Amino acid sequence: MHDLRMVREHIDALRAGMRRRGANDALSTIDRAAELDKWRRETIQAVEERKAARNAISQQVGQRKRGGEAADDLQQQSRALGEEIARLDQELAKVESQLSSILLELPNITLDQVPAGGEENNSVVRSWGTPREGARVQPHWEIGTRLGLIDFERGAKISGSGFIVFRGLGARLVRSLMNLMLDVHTGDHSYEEIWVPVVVNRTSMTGTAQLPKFEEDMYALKDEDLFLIPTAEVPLTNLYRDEILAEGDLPKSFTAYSACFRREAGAAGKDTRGLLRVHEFDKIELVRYTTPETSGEQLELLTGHAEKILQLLELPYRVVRLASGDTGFASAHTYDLESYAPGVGKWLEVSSCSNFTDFQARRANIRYKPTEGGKPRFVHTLNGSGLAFPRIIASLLEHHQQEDGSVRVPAALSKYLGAERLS
RNA sequence: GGACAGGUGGCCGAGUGGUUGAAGGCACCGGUCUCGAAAACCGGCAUACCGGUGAACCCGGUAUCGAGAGUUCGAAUCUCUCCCUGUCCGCCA
Repeated sequence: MHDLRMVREHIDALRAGMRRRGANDALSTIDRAAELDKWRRETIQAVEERKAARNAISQQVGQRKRGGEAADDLQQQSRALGEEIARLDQELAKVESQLSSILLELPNITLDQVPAGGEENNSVVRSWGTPREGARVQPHWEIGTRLGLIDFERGAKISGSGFIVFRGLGARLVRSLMNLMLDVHTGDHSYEEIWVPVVVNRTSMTGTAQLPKFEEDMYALKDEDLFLIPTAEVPLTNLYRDEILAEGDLPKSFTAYSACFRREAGAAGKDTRGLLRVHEFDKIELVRYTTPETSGEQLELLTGHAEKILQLLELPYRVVRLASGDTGFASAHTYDLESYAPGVGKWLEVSSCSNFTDFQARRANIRYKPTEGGKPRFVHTLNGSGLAFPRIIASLLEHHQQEDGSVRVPAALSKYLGAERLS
């Protein structure tokens, strides 16, 4: 969320930011916000003037009554003022709620190093490993089914398409990935491990900016105003909602495993086979809270932490800097990590690492008190997947597939899995 | 799910419908004292918004005592609804 002051004092920068994203529909709402803000300030002046008058009268009434005098005339005046105040306050409330909906639906402005334009302007900033030639590699759904690791049909029967049953060594593979990633992040990268609720309230969803704009993408509970999380980012970033941290406590870093739930409402018909796009999946998430001065370097650090997992899994990947128009709503700078899956012949997005600057912190009201004193400031929040399981499993099954149809398990993982080969 | 008891400033904790933004204490900041520190003493110490010249300082105003609505000239204080916390009971992995 942007500060209303952006609209008032830096409207050109705001407009430029929207244009760089290609969010041209936002330009007119910004103008609308500027008008509403002007009206709002005028009305505040009018209403506060009346409130001041009423307060003064009420004091006089009090004085008279204590002296045993009547004050009917003053009470009459005050009542009249009260009616005007009620009317103005009501209009004001309406305008302020319009203003806040506008602010809540404007995306973040991307940082300078993010190129303008859409997906076509994404750029690979580095890569690791060599993608394997895919001519003789089966897609993961065939391997997974053949080896008895994944039961797509029964998943669909129990829940619907896009819900996956892992079984036997496949189930153990999921558990192994969870343990490997959490151990690396808590041990080597010093994150605090958190276990989070996967059901959260509307305020939390609004804090991280899934709401109000993307409500149709969320699974919602029927009888209560609660949602299934699409990522552990939501509970982790809301951990310190409405709190003030000490600068000395920053950066704070958290990691959590969670199940994630996505309706994929806008993606019907895309990636329907296999593990590429599912409604429920597992993921390890990384979240960091930092000062504004350090969030840039902290994004590099966090991205490196996610990359480390891909290296341990011996999976070739590339790091892609997203162009402004492809960057998520709340993010100011995003790197996607893409792992190559030779069986399906695609680079799979297995992690998305973002610096949200103060965009989420302002919504969730997460601040810190500077060491040198002064008013609390908003923290910067960052997060990244470290990593998402289904596409990693797809990549593992395809990239490490052997001539004999079995799958080699990388050393870092076999320790957890208790097997060096899936066959 | 039922029955009680509560929700006040960074924390603890007073508060009779009328200078209560809110006593007192703790914490914190500045000062006196001290070789230095502690103790003691003195002083300061909420936030947001609107306005006053652009920034700073400052000044004026408005709002905020879990949230919202109501009663009243006037609400932390009275009424209603909701949320949360605690205790007990029931149910349950």
